[in-house]
Amino acid sequence: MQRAHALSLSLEEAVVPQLHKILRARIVSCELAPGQRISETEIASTYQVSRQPVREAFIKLAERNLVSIRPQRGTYIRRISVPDALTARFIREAVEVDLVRRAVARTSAQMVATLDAQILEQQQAARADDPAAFMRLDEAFHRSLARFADAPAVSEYLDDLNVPMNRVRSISARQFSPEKLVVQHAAIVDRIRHGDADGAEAAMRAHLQEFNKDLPKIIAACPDYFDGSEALT
Amino acid sequence: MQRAHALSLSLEEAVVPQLHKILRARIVSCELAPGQRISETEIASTYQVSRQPVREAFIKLAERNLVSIRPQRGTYIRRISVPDALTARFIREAVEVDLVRRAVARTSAQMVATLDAQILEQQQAARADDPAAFMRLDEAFHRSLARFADAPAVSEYLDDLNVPMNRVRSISARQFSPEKLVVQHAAIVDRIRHGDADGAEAAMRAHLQEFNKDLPKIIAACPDYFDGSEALT
DNA sequence: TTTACCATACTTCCATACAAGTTGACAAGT
DNA sequence: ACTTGTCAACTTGTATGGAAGTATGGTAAA
Repeated sequence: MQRAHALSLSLEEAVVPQLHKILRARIVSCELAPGQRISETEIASTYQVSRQPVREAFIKLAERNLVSIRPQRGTYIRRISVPDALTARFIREAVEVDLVRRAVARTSAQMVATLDAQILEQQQAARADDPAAFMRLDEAFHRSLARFADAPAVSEYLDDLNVPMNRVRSISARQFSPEKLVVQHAAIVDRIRHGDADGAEAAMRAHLQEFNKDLPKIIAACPDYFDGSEALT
Repeated sequence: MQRAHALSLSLEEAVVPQLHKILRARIVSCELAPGQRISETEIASTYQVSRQPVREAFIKLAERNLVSIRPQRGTYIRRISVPDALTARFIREAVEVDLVRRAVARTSAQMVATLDAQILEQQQAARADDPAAFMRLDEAFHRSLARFADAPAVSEYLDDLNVPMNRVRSISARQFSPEKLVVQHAAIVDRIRHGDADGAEAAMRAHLQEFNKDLPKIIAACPDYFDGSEALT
């Protein structure tokens, strides 16, 4: 082993998981641009490791459709598949509607108080214009809903599902104000507070369908980051 | 390259995808038993390839939670995680309920006729006691619903999700008669026929909740195939 | 008989070498 | 100007050797 001055890679732990995590983050945040080519040797020399662990990290990324390995040609950051993003949103809507209805059925003062507090934090992050913090809070909010619906493990599945949506949102983070999303979250909590399951469902659907409205604008802004955008007809 | 008499491996195509597919099928069908240990060298010699492609196939399987790679210890076929199976079922219920309501909203004579025909096929497979054929038809049925709900891509996501459930079902295939499932499918189609969205939702939920009733029996029959079965409390 | 220890035979992880295919530049011929 | 062939510099795929850690079984001591 001769990784002299590795770039933020621990020599203690296994290399592959570290690389996987780093590259995944760089892809989701679009620091590595969709369509961009990356090669095993290039990444290997960047992090001062051999090709093999890089290759294995690539395989894991390919398994989740984040890169496309084309033998003898190269490895490319996958463009965001519009059909995939739409499908993910669809599934997420179905699941989150079920979750929020279950939350209403289990409503409690403590639940409402927790959610109210989260809304407050979101308002602050939105006013402070801190998109990264807001994204974290947004995820925490939906995770809380799953917990209050007595199905906490569901949010982990949703995390996987959200990858294509999150890629879109990292692009749009500075194009759209999160204020609107906070209002929508507040509307959902309000319906929960009143024990109004149908209203909560409607608010949740409206919230998630916002994505469909924003997506065309983002595609128009940077069309070469996307694939299959004709599916928007 | 010196794979002398490879075991059903083409020398033309890349080895890794072939191995991945073969091993995946052997795991889902429980031919490779949960908990069983497999090693790179063992599989490599079986298929007359070197260790590296086997290792890379293992990585892909590990990414989908089908095997567990424990460094310096060995690689094991993952036991079926009961919490994961329950979560998958939960999500599937939420999504399929949404799908069936959408199907009702789009109901047509042609749709009902197609579904009726599928029910008939299922009855025949059930009477013929052909579990493999029945599983195919069952999947086709749910895929048709997605198509009629105008969201065909959703069923591909569900396929991934269904892996843990399908592993359970390969075990139980000969323990439970599929007749009951056909009746439930027929009930769903019947509600669609009458344009009864609430009834269709109820029938679908009842159908999928059947899994929760069967699961404890299957766990009791072969407990060492499962993990986290205390989550059933 | 039981327990502690140690050698040995495993396992996966990583580095390296080579094989095989793709791409692009560039020169020769039409 | 255009086509075509060749070659060099890439790419990923596979094979193999060694490093580091773990399980196992035997042996010796209590």
